[in-house]
Amino acid sequence: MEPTDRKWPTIYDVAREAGVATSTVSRALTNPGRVNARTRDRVVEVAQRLGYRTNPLAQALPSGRTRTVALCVSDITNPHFFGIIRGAEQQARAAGCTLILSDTEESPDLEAANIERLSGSVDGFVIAASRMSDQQIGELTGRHRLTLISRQVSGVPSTIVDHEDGTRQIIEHLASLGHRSVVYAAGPRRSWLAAKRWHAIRTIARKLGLAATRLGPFPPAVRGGAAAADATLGQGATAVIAHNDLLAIGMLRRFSDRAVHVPGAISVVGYDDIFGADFCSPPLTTLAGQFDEAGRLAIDLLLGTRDGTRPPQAENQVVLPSHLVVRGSTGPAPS
Amino acid sequence: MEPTDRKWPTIYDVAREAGVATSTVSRALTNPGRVNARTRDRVVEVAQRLGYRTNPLAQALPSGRTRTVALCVSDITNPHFFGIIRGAEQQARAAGCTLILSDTEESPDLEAANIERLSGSVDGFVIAASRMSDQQIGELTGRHRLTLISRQVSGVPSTIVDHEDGTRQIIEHLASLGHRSVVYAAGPRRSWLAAKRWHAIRTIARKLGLAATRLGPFPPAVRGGAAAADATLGQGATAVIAHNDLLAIGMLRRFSDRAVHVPGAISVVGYDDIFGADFCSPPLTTLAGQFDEAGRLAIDLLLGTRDGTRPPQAENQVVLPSHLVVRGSTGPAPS
DNA sequence: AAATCGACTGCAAGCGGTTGCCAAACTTTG
DNA sequence: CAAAGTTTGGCAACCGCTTGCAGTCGATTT
Repeated sequence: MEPTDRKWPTIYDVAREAGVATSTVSRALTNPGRVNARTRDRVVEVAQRLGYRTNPLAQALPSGRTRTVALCVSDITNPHFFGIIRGAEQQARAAGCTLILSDTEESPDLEAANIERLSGSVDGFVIAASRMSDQQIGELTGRHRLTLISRQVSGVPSTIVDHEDGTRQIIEHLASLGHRSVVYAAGPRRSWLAAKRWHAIRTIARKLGLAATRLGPFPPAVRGGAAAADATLGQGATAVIAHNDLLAIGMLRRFSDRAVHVPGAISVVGYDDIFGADFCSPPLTTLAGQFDEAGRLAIDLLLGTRDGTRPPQAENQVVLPSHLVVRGSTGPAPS
Repeated sequence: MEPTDRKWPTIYDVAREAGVATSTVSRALTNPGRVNARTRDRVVEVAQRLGYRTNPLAQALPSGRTRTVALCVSDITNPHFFGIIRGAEQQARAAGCTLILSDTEESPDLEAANIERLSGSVDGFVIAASRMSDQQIGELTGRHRLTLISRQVSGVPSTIVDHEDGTRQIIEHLASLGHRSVVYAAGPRRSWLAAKRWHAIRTIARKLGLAATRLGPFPPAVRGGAAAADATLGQGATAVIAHNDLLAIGMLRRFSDRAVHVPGAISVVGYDDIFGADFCSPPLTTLAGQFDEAGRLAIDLLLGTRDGTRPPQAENQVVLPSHLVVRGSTGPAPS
């Protein structure tokens, strides 16, 4: 006796039992204003009694609305995405939608392939930290409904945490501690964020009269930290901004292994304020943002369910505030 | 011009273009042996040229097979689940299936509601660390196909990491360091694992001649650590086994805040070896298991795609090995 | 009282595939 | 060369729900 063999009642069963046509059942359940109140009550009562559940597939087939959205993340093991995933899941559920999760493993091709594969099963895509090129994304926009997180492409809705202003906060913080130069341990070549962050760092450092050097790229993971740390030491730098917290944590470990004192000899800053940033040693100074909110908003943008309390933004490109969390990994520049 | 307005070609388009019936197209694409090779090639070529993509909804409707599975986790922000999620996602994709993610936020009711809501859209459920009662799960089994992770219920397929043997490793380790008693900082009252772990701890401790005390329950999260740490100190214990690494890390922080030296004054052990267990301070001694493998296997069990290289187990209840990772948070008992 | 108008509800045609059954075409066999 | 057996491919009936169109019937208007 297989569980799946058991047949669920359909609107035909309900219709027969209630003595009406299936169309009436359908309308009573989805479009209540369209049928007489008494009829509706009877239909609802019968449906209830029979344990009727509308079949989402059959519902989606004629209408084309699957009430399902896909969330694509570039690396599911990166804690940075937790907040995004949770926020998206919550908001999707609140909107009566189901969330499909797709791990694209840092590969633009897998990303595109997954989207292709899932189109048809979903109403749209939220793509977090896409590794695809602007052009690829542009082409996709013509065929699918999509929203970006941590990425901006002209004409595509997106939510992003304010990394420009955040970078300013980071560099002002380092400058105020007396650092005269910064190193950026860069993320993947494909990463749009890495490019933007480097650009922001260079611009703002110049404005504040600091020198800026870029090293890398390094894999944005803990294991990338050793090489990044060694390269940084090779520069004789006093402060390093890591592409993200994973890399920063990896660097902290390497510095510790090499008996380089943080922040005494070198200050380290990360981005994202991920799980663990507060209890690594020393605790990491990092740029925090509301990523769960980014996930929620991205779903809203996708579904067009954004509440009216937020001011609309140009091109639906939302920028969320960021703030620097200063912890033990940054300190005065060595003299 | 909405992206979704663009119509995808259907088998009707392909059939017309190739000069065959839709049934032939369908067979050529899904049941290649059933049509002539030449016809098949032509159909495939036309489908290719038109950019035909089979509509998964339409395909699922008659067959009832959605090629989609749901993964329910009790708390999506708990890094413990990362491995499970990633493993499940990989295996599902390998089996040509799509993964739906459902966060049940530690609530048995939300868990049941989500399952009810998703039934009809999925072929089955993988439920990780279910908070439901054995009875609830038993009832569900009658209606849905499901597989459990980190939970055993008679008659339901499951994968679990060997916590009994793992607990033995933990207690032998503590005993070998000279500890004469252990405290268990328990997880949620609803947690099946918490009950099992306590049972294992008590049994094994008795066998080795150690005293065992249970404290709690505490929320299995970092924030639960402060209360757990304080309660443990109140017991004058020299070793504490936390319900999971999150709790353990929270305890480490509290001990640090209260200037209680770990492992000098007290040793701390966790379960799961989550992200962060290796870089908290001191690094955490914890029981590691292959949770990604648990996720993969659960999907296999669910879909019936388990490869034959593994020996079948009674009732399809797979137990994966665990091993203790000794780090800095455990040391000799204070004299 | 006849004509007009709404409010309900039913009919039936899809949505895009799958599949049992059957007939035509082709092969093999005696 | 006819009979029997195999392929091959088309017809049509679903899967369960939505929705445009039209018919029914009591209520309102003139």
